[in-house]
Amino acid sequence: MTKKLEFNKFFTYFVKGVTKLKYQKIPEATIRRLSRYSRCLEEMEQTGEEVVSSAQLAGRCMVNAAQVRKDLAYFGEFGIRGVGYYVKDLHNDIKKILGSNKEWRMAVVGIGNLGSALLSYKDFLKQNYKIVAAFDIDPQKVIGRVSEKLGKPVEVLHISRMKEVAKERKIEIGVITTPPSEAQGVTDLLVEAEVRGILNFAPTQIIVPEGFVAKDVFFTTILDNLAYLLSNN
Amino acid sequence: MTKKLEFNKFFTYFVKGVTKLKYQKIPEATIRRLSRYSRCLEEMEQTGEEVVSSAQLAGRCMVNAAQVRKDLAYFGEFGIRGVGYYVKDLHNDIKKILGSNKEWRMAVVGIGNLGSALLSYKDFLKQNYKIVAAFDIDPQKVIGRVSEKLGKPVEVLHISRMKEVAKERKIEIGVITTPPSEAQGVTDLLVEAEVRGILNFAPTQIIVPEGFVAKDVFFTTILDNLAYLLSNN
DNA sequence: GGATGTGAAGTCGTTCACAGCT
DNA sequence: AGCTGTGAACGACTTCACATCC
Repeated sequence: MTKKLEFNKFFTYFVKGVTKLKYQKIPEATIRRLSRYSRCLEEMEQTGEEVVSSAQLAGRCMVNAAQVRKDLAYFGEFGIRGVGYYVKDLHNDIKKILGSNKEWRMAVVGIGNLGSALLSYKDFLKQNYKIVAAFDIDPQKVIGRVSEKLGKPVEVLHISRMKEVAKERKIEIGVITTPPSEAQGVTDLLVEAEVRGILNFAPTQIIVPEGFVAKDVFFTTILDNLAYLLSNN
Repeated sequence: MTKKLEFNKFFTYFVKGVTKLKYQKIPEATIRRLSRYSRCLEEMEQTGEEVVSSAQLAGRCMVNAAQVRKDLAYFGEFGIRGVGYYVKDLHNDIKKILGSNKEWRMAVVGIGNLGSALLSYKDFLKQNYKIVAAFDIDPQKVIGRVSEKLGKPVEVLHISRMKEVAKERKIEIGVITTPPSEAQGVTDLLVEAEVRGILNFAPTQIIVPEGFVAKDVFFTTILDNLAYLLSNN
């Protein structure tokens, strides 16, 4: 239903057989909300709800109803006036928009506490995000503590094998859980291996070339944020 | 140094021994950047840099120089015209603003994979965030896997002891790492125990009363975001 | 009738540009 | 002379309000 082409500023795509044109950049906040809508719709699907209005969905996600409609409007028309949205269809459409309808294959680099945590934490991830490789500078040192927890253990490989293995296992997302001093080096390796998406847990700014995408998760930043709010409210 | 003014919402502030008044709401993005500045300043302090201009700091944090000055301006005047900022002083001032100059005592609730990961992950946290308690519904089941990794193990307690222990250990931040179905229940327990800050890893919306603060960390949302960017660039 | 889709208005955050100190 | 601090311009995102269509 929704077939998309495209890039940066201009952007064409299909919805229900109609080609639409947008020259609009989509706010990142919109994408985050889409993810939230997706989660809500999943719950609704499970409880058997078939139709939902923007107001209902908005209430559940704690946002404004117009916001829901605007967010969706960036990508096409998904509702029926006077009725609402079909839960199942909307859910599918949103998954297509986000690209979360496909399986994403990930590698974790840096198997210290956090890295091994993520390996064993995989039940927290949605089904479509799979960890299929683990790298470290010293694979020997860490094998014990990783494999103990996993039903199907992921073998820890030396980072020198990154490029080869990335290709072989079709890795698209690299997760950096090394100390900050190593983060840029690992990034460069991932870039060389053409792993286009990077999720960076190391508390330092990393730089990626055009065409690659990096997202940071800085626990410290989040905690500082909490600390600020607690200190000032 | 000196102070001024005005608008929106009240709040008082204390820097360099001077009480400041602001009636302005501070953007959350500003707080996040402050945290980033803080990290950079820490590095500079270590490498012995003494003075920094807004342009230099901005370059390092990849933001606009005017942005740096504006962010700081919400809280006072910290620089010297024609010179710049003293690294050490600015760092201290920012830590005071964020409230990250004090020690924050945290409890982790839900000692599954992620929870136990956080317990052992503590070296990733900055020094001033300390995990001083761990709770679960079934403390027996998890003792083994937690204590093995810790030099000084944190004993896992039954959640029924939350209120008592929170008071005793002066816990100010609760970290929720339970399955989503339990998240609101745990939140209510934390609220009852007067733990005012909540960091929620369970992928579901939780509701806290006035006066409490909750921040979400949804891995799925972040990954969906990456997936979107990878699919559309 | 009722809910969507959307221009227009409003709000919030960022960047510019320069006055004001040092 | 140089860099901060800040009003004003700008741009981005959100909300309103209503025309549109089922």
